[in-house]
Amino acid sequence: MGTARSLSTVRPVVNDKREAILRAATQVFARNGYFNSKVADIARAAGVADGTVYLYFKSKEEILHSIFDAAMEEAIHAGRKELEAIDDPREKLRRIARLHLERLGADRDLAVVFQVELRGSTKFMEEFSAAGFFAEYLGMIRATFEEGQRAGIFRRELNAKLVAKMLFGALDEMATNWILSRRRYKLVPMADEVMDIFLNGVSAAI
Amino acid sequence: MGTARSLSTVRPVVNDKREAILRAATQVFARNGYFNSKVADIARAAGVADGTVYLYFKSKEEILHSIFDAAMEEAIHAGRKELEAIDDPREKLRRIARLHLERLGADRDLAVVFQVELRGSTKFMEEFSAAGFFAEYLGMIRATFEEGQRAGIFRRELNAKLVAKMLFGALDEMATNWILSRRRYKLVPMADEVMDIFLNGVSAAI
DNA sequence: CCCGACTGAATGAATCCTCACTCAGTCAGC
DNA sequence: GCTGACTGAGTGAGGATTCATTCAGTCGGG
Repeated sequence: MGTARSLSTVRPVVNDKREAILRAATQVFARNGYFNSKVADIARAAGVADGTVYLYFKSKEEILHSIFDAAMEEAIHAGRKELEAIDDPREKLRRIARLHLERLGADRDLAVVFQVELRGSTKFMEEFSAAGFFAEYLGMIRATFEEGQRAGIFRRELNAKLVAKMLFGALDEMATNWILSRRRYKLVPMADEVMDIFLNGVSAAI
Repeated sequence: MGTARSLSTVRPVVNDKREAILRAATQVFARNGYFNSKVADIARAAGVADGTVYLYFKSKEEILHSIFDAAMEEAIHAGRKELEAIDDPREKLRRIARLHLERLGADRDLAVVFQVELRGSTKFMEEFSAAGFFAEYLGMIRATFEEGQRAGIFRRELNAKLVAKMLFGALDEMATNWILSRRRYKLVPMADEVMDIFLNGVSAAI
């Protein structure tokens, strides 16, 4: 009812329903886990009929993929842009760490899907790891670290790939622990604590 | 019925079948993921009929729990014993890291279950995280670190809990990455590389 | 303006397949 | 022959997906 401007009602910005379904699915997956979530639950949460879900997504699995793809694409894009402005590799890594935890800390449901639900199958892990988003992220950390090695800021004898994994793992664990914890603390400040130790560990002697 | 005599006869003395089922389940879960694994698959892999599985386990879920419990119990037990012999907190942490990766590196299927399948549901994560094994493990790292802080070996201003999570996260990521990687490299040596960086990061200035 | 034909997004009951789990039997050992 | 470990076909529930139907909205012609 109401003030429908027909210009926008023909194509409700396409996203309307699709977005609603994605958001609902994130919530439902986060609460019940992917395998225990019924498509009907998602539909109800989105205020939509069961069948409507299938007008926007081929299958339940595609919904999960879409959640991941959308969030990851945006994060990497935003990340790259922020980093352009920074020169010092140390500062870049600090920024990466903060962005990492900021993103996850900003949307608990999305964080749960990322930290828990997406890990629940080797198949998916392999897909998404191979598919590249994850590799791309690790590569970004690694490249930044190598930059710092070339500049003599970081110890040259360290294996950059291992270092990147290590940093990622540390941040990842902060996020996972934060999700599982009952106590509500701030996630973001931990980025700086982690980076303090990390940078101290990898920096070349002066 | 439960007469005194039958201490060990409730279950066959040497529990061949039970072990076989657990081993088979580990393999099947690792290959297909928990939710995509059929009990029938497990039975077949164990060389046993479907029904037999239910003579030893109450449900499919109980199988997963049993895999986790058995492996974790043994690991913690063995770990504690090894550590008793060591004094230097640094050395203790190094040993923990090595043990961590040795265990996972020794049985790829078990590692997959640990790194991937057990993470696949918040419910389980919370259970097992709360249930304590995981908390106990983190606590062990933390206590060792605090010991080092008291001894003046490690920087006193660091938050021991965060440090423990960080180390765990780093090791965890080494393991996960190793599992997902196609390339077959040795997992254990990474423990020392990680510890080099880590210890360098947390040690007090001399 | 209003009408009737038309469109296609949305619906949700019905379908249909997939398993986890059960239980009536079989069989081996004593 | 009895016991109890073992079997595996069968069952029933659950839940992803489908599709016949509805109906709000659009549009051209009068």
